[in-house]
Parts: sequence; C-alpha cells; structure tokens
Amino acid sequence: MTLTIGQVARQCGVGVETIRFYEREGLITQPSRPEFGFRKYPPDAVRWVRFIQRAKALGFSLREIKDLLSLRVDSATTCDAVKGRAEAKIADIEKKIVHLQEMKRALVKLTVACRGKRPTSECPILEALGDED
Amino acid sequence: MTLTIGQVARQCGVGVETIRFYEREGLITQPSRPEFGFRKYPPDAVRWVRFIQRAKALGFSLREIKDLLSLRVDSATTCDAVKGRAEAKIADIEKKIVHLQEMKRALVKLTVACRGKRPTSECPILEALGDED
DNA sequence: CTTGACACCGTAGTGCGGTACGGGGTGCAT
DNA sequence: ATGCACCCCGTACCGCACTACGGTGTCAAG
Repeated sequence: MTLTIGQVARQCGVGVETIRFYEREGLITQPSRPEFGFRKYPPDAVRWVRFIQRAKALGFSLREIKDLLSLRVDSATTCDAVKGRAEAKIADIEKKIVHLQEMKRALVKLTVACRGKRPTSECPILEALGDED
Repeated sequence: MTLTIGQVARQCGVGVETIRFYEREGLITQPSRPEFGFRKYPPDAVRWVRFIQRAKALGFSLREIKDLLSLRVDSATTCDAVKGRAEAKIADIEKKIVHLQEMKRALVKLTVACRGKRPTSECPILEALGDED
C-alpha cells in the first residue's frame, strides 16, 4: 500500500507543503510518480519525516539532518568516509547529551532550593555552564 | 573589574550586535550604565551569553531560554510556579536526552555495520525512531 | 586637544525553515 | 458528467535570530 502526500503529512503532524519543501531540499527522496500524477509514498516515508522533526528539536539544522540521512544512501561505496562522518556525529551527540545533563542538574538543584524555601539568589542555573568548549 | 560590550562579545565568540539584541529581547539584564555612557558588564555576563549559545545548540528557542533564565529572577515570589516550570523543563530535557541516545545507538550500529563491510542496505538510521510520542 | 578605536542608536537586510496562496489538474463517488 | 476532496506547481510571504549599516557620541593615549 502506498500513501498520498496528504496522508503522510497528517500522520506526521506537518503540512503538505513541508513535505514538498523537504523534497526540494533533498531531505527525502523523490517518491515514485506515474508520469506527472500524484506522488506515491511508501509507509516508511512517515518515519523519515518524523526523524527529521525529532532531529530538528534536538538542535540539528536541516543541512546536518541531510548529512545524517545521506549516511545510509551511499554507504556501500565510500565506507570509510561514512564511518568517519558517523563518528563525528556521535561525538556531537555525546556533547549535546552532556550539556543537557548539566542543564538538568542545574534545574534539579533549583527545584531542591525551592523546596527549601531559600530565595536562590546565588543562581543555580549559572552552574549549567562548564567552562570547557 | 567591569567589561565593555565588545570584550564580552569577543569572549563569547559573538558579535556586539548579538548582545544588544539579547538585551532588547530581555534575555540578559540591562547592565549598569552611567547616564547614557557605555554599558558596563560584570564578568558573569560572559557566562550568561555562553549559556544562551549552548541552550540554542540544544534546540531551545530564545523564548524558551528566556523562560529558563527567568526561573532564577523572580524565584523568591512565586516559588511553586517556578518549581512547576523547572520540572516541566526537566521533563523536556529528559526527552531530548532519550532521543539523542536513540540517535547515537543508531549511528553506533551504523559504524559497526560499516566495519563488517556489509552494505547496510537495511538502514540503521531509521531505527533511531521510536514510535511513541 | 586631537585622533582613533570603540560604543551608542535605530532601521534595514539576511538566511533558515517553513507557510500561504492562487490557478490549475486528478480521480472517485454519486 | 458533475461534484468535491485532494493533488500539482510556482511564487510570495512569514517569524526567528541575527547581521550590517550609517551617522553620532565617548574616552583613553599620546
């Protein structure tokens, strides 16, 4: 069974125009289309679009998401390059996780301070800032 | 010792205009300023701006970052509300961490598949997509 | 007391990531 | 064969987060 663009869009909670936009930008592959008729999407298209939405919410740009997605496309040919890029992305992600954990720790500390009814004038949010780059 | 806007900007790797912009948007508090002279920043200003940069890279909008920062400002007055908002943010952050871990797992799997010289035609990146939301 | 680097302000322009619109075409249902 | 919902395309527009610009003011060093 194939899906129309509208069905994919509804299942992803985005607009039809967004999917056409992603197609123009090369984030999702052109769906099969019988000579200027409607686009026909495989059910997996929904997962691709959801991946894009999720990655965006995690601070990746569409350019980066495109890179991420392209890792699978040409993997057979230039395996070493793919591996390198994947490892770089893993490092990025690990850094993001560390920073999020720092922010979380700071916020937890804030709620604890709150419970204790102290006015938290010495701001705990500032402690979410390790000084290494 | 106080800093000029240019010194803060250089230490944060942003432009002077960016800091003025953050000030206009209420993300950083107005620095003390002797009656229409230059802005005088405390050294902590550098940390605030770096916090904003970092939070942006983690997928928070300036609106959200403003909320995050405001948690410290009026904490003495509406402690319960602050606690609630902080807890909501913690939940957001935990969700982000989970999604990042899923992406990382998928990428690690990709590099492993790569090592094994298999063409990874069954895309492991797609597995970064849990279907709950 | 001049000079040059930097700061001040407001407004306009940029790039990203969509979002809306208008004028059509398609396709199935009645 | 006539609706009607949905799709096609291109182009214009939008909000966010800056970034650049241009004309003026400040100030510390020489």
